[in-house]
Amino acid sequence: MLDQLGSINVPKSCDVLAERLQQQILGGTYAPGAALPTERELVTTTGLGRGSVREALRILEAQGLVRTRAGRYGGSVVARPTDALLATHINLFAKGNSVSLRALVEARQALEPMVAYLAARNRTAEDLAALKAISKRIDQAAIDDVPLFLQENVQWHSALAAASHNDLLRAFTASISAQMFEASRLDKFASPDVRGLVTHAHRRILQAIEAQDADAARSRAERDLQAYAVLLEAAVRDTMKASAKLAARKRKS
Amino acid sequence: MLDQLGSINVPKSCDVLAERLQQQILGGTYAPGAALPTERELVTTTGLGRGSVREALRILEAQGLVRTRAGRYGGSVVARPTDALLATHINLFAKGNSVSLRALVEARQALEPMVAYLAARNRTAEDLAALKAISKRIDQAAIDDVPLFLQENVQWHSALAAASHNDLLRAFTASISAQMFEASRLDKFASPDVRGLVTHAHRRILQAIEAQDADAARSRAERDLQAYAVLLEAAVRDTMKASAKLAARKRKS
DNA sequence: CTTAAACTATGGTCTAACAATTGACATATT
DNA sequence: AATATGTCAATTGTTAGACCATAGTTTAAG
Repeated sequence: MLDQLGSINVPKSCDVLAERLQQQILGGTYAPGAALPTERELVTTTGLGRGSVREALRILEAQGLVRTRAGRYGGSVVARPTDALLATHINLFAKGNSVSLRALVEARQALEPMVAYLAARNRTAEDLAALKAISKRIDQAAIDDVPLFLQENVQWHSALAAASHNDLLRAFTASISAQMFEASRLDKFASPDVRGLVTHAHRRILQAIEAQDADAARSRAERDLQAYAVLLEAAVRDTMKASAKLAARKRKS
Repeated sequence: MLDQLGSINVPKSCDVLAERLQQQILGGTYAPGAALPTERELVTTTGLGRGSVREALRILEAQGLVRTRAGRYGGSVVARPTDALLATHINLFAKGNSVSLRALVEARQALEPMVAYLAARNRTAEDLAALKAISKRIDQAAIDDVPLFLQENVQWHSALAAASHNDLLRAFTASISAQMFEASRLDKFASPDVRGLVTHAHRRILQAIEAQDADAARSRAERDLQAYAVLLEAAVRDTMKASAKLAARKRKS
């Protein structure tokens, strides 16, 4: 007979419903902002129990496709996945797979030059003004307020990504910037030298963006990140050495 | 009085539980592969109802942090978010936000040169063998089997990303390749010219990777993608023109 | 030893009920 | 008339209980 039947997988009802609703949402049956049927309507139309319907809605919520509110005139409405949500998923992937700091830096080295290139080409006057304002705050904070400096640094990179007017690159870089922010806080990697390097690089990139010189913006971002990567590697080496020394001292006592 | 009270948000119990379990998983309380408590145990320890517990588990499942199986000795075990899952989330973000094909191409232009660079630097003998095997199949398919050609092309880019030994870049490029595969199927953008260009570019990049010449691999990937982007833009222009013509004819009749 | 049947802990699903939320509307108060 | 307050109703939030389906384990049969 037909032994060509691979292992058969019975899907859960909530997964089936979630997938079908997902297709309808992406297919345009429900536009962003439109209301999905109420839970009890879905119960009657699908024949499923309310628990399964709710589990399906939790899945869609985790995917950022719906937003559910309680109360009269509440319910589930179609939403667009936000940058922040994609960032958390990228973050979970990185943490769950123990992605190294080196890998993060490499990803940033890949993305940021293109972001700078596009920002120079596509920026609006508002983008430029925002970048200048943040640069000013960074220069201030670089002098003495290291936490603020790091925080504003994330803002700068976000603003740069926004100026590129590429939604995907914007979301990617936002996630990576946030993760490197965490890492730099833990490794306290923000010496005066590094701060000086960063502010200088920002100034030069910003000039290219103001002049809408895309190639210059790209190459400056490349060089900046190359230097940054070298510095970071040195810092990590130092940290390793220090912890090794600490371990040695521990063994002695 | 204190008017400094922002809008207060009461979280759902399932969200609270999901977040706490997520922290425990990422914090190492439950290692990958370890079993979470059973649903009924979670019910007793948390004081929540089983429905809420299950909704929390569906959220964690959507995040790729757990995998749930039925049956005796079943239950939820801790998992690592897979490339495929991150790809679907990136896909949802792109589709939900109507990310343009141009933006996808730009993202690929940003990522692929770095991937090629790292692949040349970090490849193993196995990586190289896999790439060669796929290249051979692509060359075969390029002659007459366009669908297979496109499919194997995705494989090639996946293998290249794997050779880079950077998990994050691997996941990013896998997602983007898959989405461009869809797009190229719909826009039937795979003329003999393009196929020739692609196979030629693969050959040159592969040579650089074999020689472990990272800089050459990067610059060749850059040039390849630049040419590809130009061709794609021309194809899109043609499609636009064609559909405009079609619309004009429709108006006449 | 091999095979099949019974066992059992677990997730999967449904029904039912009630609580909490929230916006609209009606009413009362100034 | 304007504003505050109360009431209502539809919807999600949450729990409880029951039963089914699944899948390893264990036992019994051959």
